[in-house]
Order: sequence, then structure tokens, then C-alpha cells
Amino acid sequence: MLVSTGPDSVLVRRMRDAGVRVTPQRIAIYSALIGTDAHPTAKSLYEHLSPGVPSLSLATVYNTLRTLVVHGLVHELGDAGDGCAHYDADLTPHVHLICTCCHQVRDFFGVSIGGVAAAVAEESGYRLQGARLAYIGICPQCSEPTARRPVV
Amino acid sequence: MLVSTGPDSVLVRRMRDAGVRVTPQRIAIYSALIGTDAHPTAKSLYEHLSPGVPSLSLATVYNTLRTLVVHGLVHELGDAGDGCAHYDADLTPHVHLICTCCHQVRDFFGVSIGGVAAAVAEESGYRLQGARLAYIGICPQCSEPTARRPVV
DNA sequence: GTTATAATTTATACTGAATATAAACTTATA
DNA sequence: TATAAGTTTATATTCAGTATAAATTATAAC
Repeated sequence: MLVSTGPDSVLVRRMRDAGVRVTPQRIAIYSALIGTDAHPTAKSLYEHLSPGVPSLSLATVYNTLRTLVVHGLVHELGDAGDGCAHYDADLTPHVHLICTCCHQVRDFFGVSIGGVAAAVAEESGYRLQGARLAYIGICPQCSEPTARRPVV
Repeated sequence: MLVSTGPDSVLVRRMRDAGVRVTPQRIAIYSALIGTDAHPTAKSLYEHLSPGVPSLSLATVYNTLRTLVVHGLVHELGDAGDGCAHYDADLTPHVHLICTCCHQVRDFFGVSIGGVAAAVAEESGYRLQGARLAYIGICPQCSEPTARRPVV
């Protein structure tokens, strides 16, 4: 999926509105996140972007992801059984399904969760920055007797 | 909170029913988890139990927690901003509130989430082992101007 | 457009949570 | 009670993520 990244794009405006400085690296990382539903990790983002942004450093990917999370532009989904954090730029309240076998993180929109988010925001007294709503188990593909794990 | 740990206790029966071998170390770890709502980490469990179970190894705590999680007796809540996983033996569907400032994980029963769990279990096709339902933000205490962070 | 300054990027070194290993030990079963 | 399979332990190792400091760049003020 392609995402507009010009100086007046939604993406750049969102960053400015959130008080995040705009740099080419941040645009590359944020737009890559917006343009995928694969819930990437810092490392997979780095490997995906490196060829197009040759000077990009892995440290910058970590720094940027943290910045985006702290400013509420991205949600950190945590470990998917592979020992590293996955990220999502889709802030629409929705559930994730994590397979402990293939370590895939999949969106699940089959249940409405907006009311929960609203209730927590109102009743908890917390200044919310993110959400992490995941159910963990073995996905149907990995449950098949002939299952072959995707190459991680 | 005290938990009965005899050979016919609920705790031991639950382990056997789940196909988990029963050892003194596992009883100690599982009962400590059942007896607290502090959502401890592997290390904090180790430090709490070590004096009473002198030979206990940190590796055993990690091994046991993974075993309990895989067999569905314990939920792994993931990182609370302190870089390590927290655990919960209360499998009642409920939400957690994670403060990114003091790294405390608190139960939140102010919203009912049982229906979500049921819907996911039924519609996703996943063989569910656990859930991780957390909202992340700054807790009221840490929001106060005079806030002092608890010693971690 | 320049300039100043504060923030960001980068490469590298480092930290520490979690895992792998292998020998000693324990549990469950027959 | 003997056996086989699983567990515990101490230690070594891995690697995700962070800290550091020098070089660079975004922003805002002029």
C-alpha cells in the first residue's frame, strides 16, 4: 500500500500535530507502518527500509518507534513469542490474534471493542497512550497436521 | 494471601489436569502467582521466593512460567515499560492498566470483557492459550505534579 | 535566506532479559 | 522399587533494546 508522504500529507500533519519533529527517517518509518497490516518489528522495518534509505540506522528505528508510541501515533503490541515488539499504526480499536507457533500478528475485527476503550479512558483516570488487545494461541494454519511454519 | 498447596489442593489438581508435572518449585511459583495481584516478573518472583526455596534457580522460574503459560494456567501480560514480562494467574477476563511511568500493572474490572473472549474463541479458529488486554498510559498518581515514582 | 539552537541521526559499545546446555536430580508409572 | 522421561540447576550465551557522543539537521527567529 502506498502512502502520500509530501510536506502537507496527512502523515506529516499528524506528526506535527502530535509535536513530533519531522525528518525523512521518521516519514519513512511511519509511512511504512501505515502502509502495512503485517505488524512489523523494529528489525523487520529496518531491513525493509534500509535499501531505500541507505544511511538509516537500526538505532533510529528504535528511537523513532518509541517517539511515535509515546506521542500516541503508533501502538506497541509487544512480544509475539519471537522475543521482540511488534507495532501497529492503525489506532482503530481492534483485537489482535497472536500465533505462538508462527509468531504472526493478525488483525481481528470480528468483535467491537470501541466501547471498552471509551470506558477505560473515562473511568480509569489514566492519560492513555496506547492499547494492547491480543488473544494468544495457535492459529488454524499451524493447527493443521501438515502445518509448515512460515520462515521467520 | 495464603494459598493451600497440599497434594490435593486446587492448585495441584489444576496442574495435573493441565498435564503439568508437579514439583515443589512449580508449586511455589504458581501459588505465589495465585496469591498476588501485583503481576510479578520472573525476577521479582525469584527474589520473593528465593529465601524460602534456597536452591531455586532463576532459570527454573523462567522455565516454569513458560510451562504454565503454554498450558494455559497463567497469562503472560508482556512488557510494562520496564523491559520484562509480567504474569497473572487470574484468568478471569479482565483488562489491565499499565503505567509507563511507574511500570505498575493494575487490574481494571470496570468494564466487562467476557463476551469479547467468548467471541474471539468462537470466531477466530485459534486454539487460545492466553489473553493480553492492556491499556497503556500515565496513571493518576504519576500525573500529579508532585508525583514521585515508586522505587522499581 | 541566514543563523542559532535544540533535537535528531548515526555508529558503536553496552546492558540485561531470556534461552541453551549438559550434568545431576526428581517425578510418575509400571 | 526400578525405570524412563521430564525437571532443576549453574553457567555460558544470545540478542533486543538502550546509552553515548560526535556529526548532522529541523525549526524558529531574525
